[in-house]
Amino acid sequence: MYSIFHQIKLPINEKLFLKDPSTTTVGQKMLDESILLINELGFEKFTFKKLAVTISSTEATIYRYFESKHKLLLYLINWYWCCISTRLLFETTNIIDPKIKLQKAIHLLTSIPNPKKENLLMNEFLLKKIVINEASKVIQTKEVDNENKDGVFTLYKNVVFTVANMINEVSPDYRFPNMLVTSMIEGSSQQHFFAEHLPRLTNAEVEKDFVEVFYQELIFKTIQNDTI
Amino acid sequence: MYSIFHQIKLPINEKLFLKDPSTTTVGQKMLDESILLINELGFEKFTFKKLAVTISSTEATIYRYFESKHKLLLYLINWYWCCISTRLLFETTNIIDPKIKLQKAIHLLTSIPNPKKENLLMNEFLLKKIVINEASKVIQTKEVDNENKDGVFTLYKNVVFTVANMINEVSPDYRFPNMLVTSMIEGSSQQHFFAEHLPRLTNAEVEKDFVEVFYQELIFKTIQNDTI
DNA sequence: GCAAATATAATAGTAATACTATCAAATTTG
DNA sequence: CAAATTTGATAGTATTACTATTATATTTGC
Repeated sequence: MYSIFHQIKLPINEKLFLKDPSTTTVGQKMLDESILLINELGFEKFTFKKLAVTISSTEATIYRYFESKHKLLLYLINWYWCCISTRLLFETTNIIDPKIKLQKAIHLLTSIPNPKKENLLMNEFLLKKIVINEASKVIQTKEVDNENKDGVFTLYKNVVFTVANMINEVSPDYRFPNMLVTSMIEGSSQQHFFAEHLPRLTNAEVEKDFVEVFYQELIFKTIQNDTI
Repeated sequence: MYSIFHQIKLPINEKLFLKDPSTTTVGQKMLDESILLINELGFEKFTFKKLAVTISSTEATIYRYFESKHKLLLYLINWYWCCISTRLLFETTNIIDPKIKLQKAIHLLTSIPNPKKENLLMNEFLLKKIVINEASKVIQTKEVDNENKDGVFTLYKNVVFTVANMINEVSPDYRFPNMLVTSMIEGSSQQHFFAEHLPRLTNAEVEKDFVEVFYQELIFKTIQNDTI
């Protein structure tokens, strides 16, 4: 096995690959090195040719695993949502207070993990960066409807529904739980991006974990029942 | 003049074009037809070659106006923010009540204009669709820092600051006005996209103008001063 | 431990794209 | 009306995204 990270069988949609990369050494190398390369070059300048060189393999071999670089990126994003699903389950079980449960979910989804604390989180950290910087490029396409039919967004949707249910437990009357969750998930990515590149568009100076603080406050204020 | 839409000199950043397209007939054709073509094909499949054919011109001519299709899209997005700036000013002047002012701004930024009502809004409608579907692709790139230095995002930033000030007028103590505005602007695009392609991620069944209703409620609840 | 099946590397090649260059014809401007 | 500029027509380049072929490894079944 190439690394401990690949020991768990990933429930990633089979339409995203031609041959399951998680089952072979070259495949795992492709995944690990593509994460690094996409972070380094950005998705536009990332090519299978360059990936082939860094893993000392060939374009032809990569094409036997992935139909296109578009599908590879979708695979990586699904891999990220796999990690998040698992951690969401793990970190909220046995917590009785629905408010604390929701708080933990918001923390998981809006903050950036610290890769230095635990080495196991390195890939998750790199995947989160990819989600922040590149995800919209493969979702906002003319292919989205077909890919949705193939079930490519199921993992993401399940995370949304899980957190929406948590909101429902706290405030059963709130009308837009799904919209609130997606706007938090997508918005926090955006805010992290802005904080790095267009800081005047954020209010970053206020606090360190400002994105999380912003959303913790926003969500609890929004769902509170304000009938006096 | 090609159309009434081009009679106003646009304050669009000069680094976005090699030759100002709004000053010539071919240039205006490029703008008008590129809006249609990008909506039809999506930005990935849109090419200068195809645009050249539809305006009965050549690639070379288009390249004399725009360095790349990336810059053309940035130009169009700036054009959109020009329209919004103007309307934001126009529709909120002489309104004294800061809450109503903010409501109007939220309406302008979160709802989709109806192109059937007024023909003048057709281009703005098409531009909004481009902003919804394509904007993130040209902003979330490795070029963002250089383009920001060139002032390419100034128009957008000014809209954000204007609305952030309105929030400040309603609630001077709210700590994250800029983040709230950007999360509304980017979030409403996302919600409109989801409503069309991944409807289960939204709560679209509830109301027609659900995106606007969602944000009107969210923003006023979030900025309210809840010291009892 | 060996034959059969499969995966990979090496190489070549294609169509499309994102540009650049050249120059004559058309158009605008002074 | 002459000079300057803009455009159209054409050609060409480097890169990319992907396909095809075949010899050589490597794995797997027995």
